[in-house]
Formats: sequence, structure tokens, C-alpha cells
Amino acid sequence: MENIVTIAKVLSDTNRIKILGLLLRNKKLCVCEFCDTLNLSQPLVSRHLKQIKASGMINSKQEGKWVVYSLSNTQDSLMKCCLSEIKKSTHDLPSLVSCTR
Amino acid sequence: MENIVTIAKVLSDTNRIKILGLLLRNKKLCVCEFCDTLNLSQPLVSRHLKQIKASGMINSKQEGKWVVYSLSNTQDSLMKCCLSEIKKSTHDLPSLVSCTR
DNA sequence: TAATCATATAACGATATTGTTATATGAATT
DNA sequence: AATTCATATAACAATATCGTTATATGATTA
Repeated sequence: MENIVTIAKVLSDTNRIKILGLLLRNKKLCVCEFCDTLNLSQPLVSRHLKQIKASGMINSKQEGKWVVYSLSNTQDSLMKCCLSEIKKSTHDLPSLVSCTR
Repeated sequence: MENIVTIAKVLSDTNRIKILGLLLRNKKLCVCEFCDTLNLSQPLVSRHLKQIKASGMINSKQEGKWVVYSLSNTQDSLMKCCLSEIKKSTHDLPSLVSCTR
């Protein structure tokens, strides 16, 4: 039951859905790519990423100056189901503003 | 995307999960049965039911003195997936305290 | 029609969440 | 070593949510 609540809390915010939607279409993304693509402030994105990560849905890795986030490859059936729903419902996200440095 | 957020908000509270869990095992239940079975106050249950109903997951019907709630029969794939998860994770709910009048 | 029963709503305090601005940290570059 | 770049954290106001107590509503029963 706690697992459901945990996932549900992650998915109960539009910006976090968008972040996950972007990750479904791009293997790995750094923080500034979320910011620039979704037009969200950097601290806001950082905190959302932290919340999502706490649920186990994504993980992060330092790569040079950047911290790169990607989807965890989960076996959890609810997560898989939710991710497929997110993919369907985020087809209209702005196209990626890449971090080119 | 709003559909996901709507469902997620419903599922982001343990008591609402329990309410749905009870409804998965009992076709129709009146408010006092939720209260007595889950040991929750009547106003709290009423409000949770109202929130769940607003999402379309359940519906209600006046039956004499009672208002009886039941699951909507939805085609929504996310809802179906979530309900099946809730069923799995609520196997340990207290046994129903029926309304006997 | 008055009383009772079942449910809904209102009002409240406590806590959580969101987004903002300011600042800290930590890695790379100069 | 100092600066710059990318990210994280802190502090804050605004809003939302949870659970409680008190009360209103609406249907049944006496």
C-alpha cells in the first residue's frame, strides 16, 4: 500500500509527469535540459528530481560538471503501467532543448 | 496528463486506498460501513468519498437512509491497473463491519 | 410533525507541498 | 588559486491537504 502511495505522490504533480515524460523519450538528461525544455526554474527542477529519485523511479550520476538523470529499469508492474500512461499523455511536450557544452 | 494527476491524487492517501480496497471486495458499501470497518470518523470518510467520486472512480446512490458507494466500471487502463494493484496490496484489511439495519 | 438516523458540509489547526529568491557546494576551467 | 558553471539546499510565502469538532441536511420512523 505504501508503494502505491509513494508512486502516486510522485505522479500527483504535472511538472514531475513532464520530467518523466522527457526521460521516457531521452535516455539521459542533465538538470539544465529539464529546466530549459520545460521552462522551469533550476531549484524547482532539482527538488522535483530529488522527490522522484526518492521513490526509486529514476537515478542520477555525476558526469563531469553535470548530474545526469535517467529512468531506473524497474520490474514493478505499477510503475511500468504508469510509465506507459505517461508516455501516451506526454506526446505534446516541447522538443528538447539540449545542453550543448 | 491531467487524468494521471487526478488519479494519482486520489491514490496518494492511505485511507483512500483502503476505501477502494474495501470496494474491490464488496460491491456496494454505505458510509458507516467504511467508518466502522476502517475506524475512521464519519466526516473524514465522507470527504474522502467525495474526493474519490470527483475523480470518477466511484459513484454513489441513495438507498433509503443510506448512501451507497460502488466502483465505477471504467475502461480507463490506468484505473484498471491501479485497482488491480490496490487489490493486491489491501489483502490485509480488517474484515467488514456491516451495517445491519 | 417531532424525533432519530445516516450523511454532508463548515470551520478550524496542524502539516505538507509548490514555486520563488538567495545562497551554498562541488566540479571544471582559466 | 580564482573564477565560472551546474546543481543542490535553505528560507520563505502561498496554497493545499488531513483529521477533528460542531453543525446542517435529508430521509425515515415513531
